[in-house]
Amino acid sequence: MEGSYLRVRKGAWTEEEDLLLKKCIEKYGEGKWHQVPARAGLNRCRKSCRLRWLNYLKPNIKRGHFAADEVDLIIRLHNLLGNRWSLIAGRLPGRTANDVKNYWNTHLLKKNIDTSSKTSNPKSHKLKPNTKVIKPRPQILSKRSFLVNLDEYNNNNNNNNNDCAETSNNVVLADCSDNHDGYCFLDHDEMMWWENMMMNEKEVDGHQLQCSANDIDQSVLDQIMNEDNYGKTMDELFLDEELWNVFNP
DNA sequence: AATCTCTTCAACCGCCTCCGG
DNA sequence: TCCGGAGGCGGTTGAAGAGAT
Repeated sequence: MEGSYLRVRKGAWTEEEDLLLKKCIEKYGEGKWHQVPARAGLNRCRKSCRLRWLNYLKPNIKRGHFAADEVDLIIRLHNLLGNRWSLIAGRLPGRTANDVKNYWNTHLLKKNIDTSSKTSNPKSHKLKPNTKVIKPRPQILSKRSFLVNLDEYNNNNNNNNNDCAETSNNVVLADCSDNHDGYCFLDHDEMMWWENMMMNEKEVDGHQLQCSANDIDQSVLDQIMNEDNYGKTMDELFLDEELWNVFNP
């Protein structure tokens, strides 16, 4: 166990410890957490220091009740991402992953269980207990794979496309010139994740309308397929501010 | 007023991934 | 290519406070 040989302090942090940690981060900056306990003069392990800073001491951390729009966003993103608390928190300014996780576990999880056995949900807190969660993986975006996802994949399900062929285990093989062996591998989950990402629910005259990937125009696709995005992971793209604004104008 | 039960959330634990040697 | 250390994450725990009896 890390730090056990040093008998580091555990449990609640004191004001004095907070002050030492704060001064240390202000002086040396974030990162290099293994050096923080020594630099700050704290008898705490690196992980404890990091957690205390990220969840409590960091400036601009928002405390108190979650606003209705924050709750809505948490629900939507949880439907999309599952328990990817850090990613969800990344879209909620001032909220930490721990906050979001705690809020979900204490408020929304219970509500989710309750509503799954009832027919009526409050519209503003609509939960989808049966939604299949598509988790983004640290896969690199390539122009070819993205275009196959959105356009060629669906076509391929309905006819014979020379560029693509579906295998028995739901993996799409696509002609992919930037891959060393000429093929890239795209599975249904990945495709669905991108489609969910591009799915916007709009309320018009009291009706919930869904805008699918097919409705998104070329200028939006061009923005996603910006060369700057090549080589980024799905998680990085999800947290990209410009891309986020594309999906949530 | 005392005790019990429930709720909240800060903090810990263990695992995974990444990166440098 | 392998290995070890550091960073990061999600699951879980338990202390403290609030509410019920």
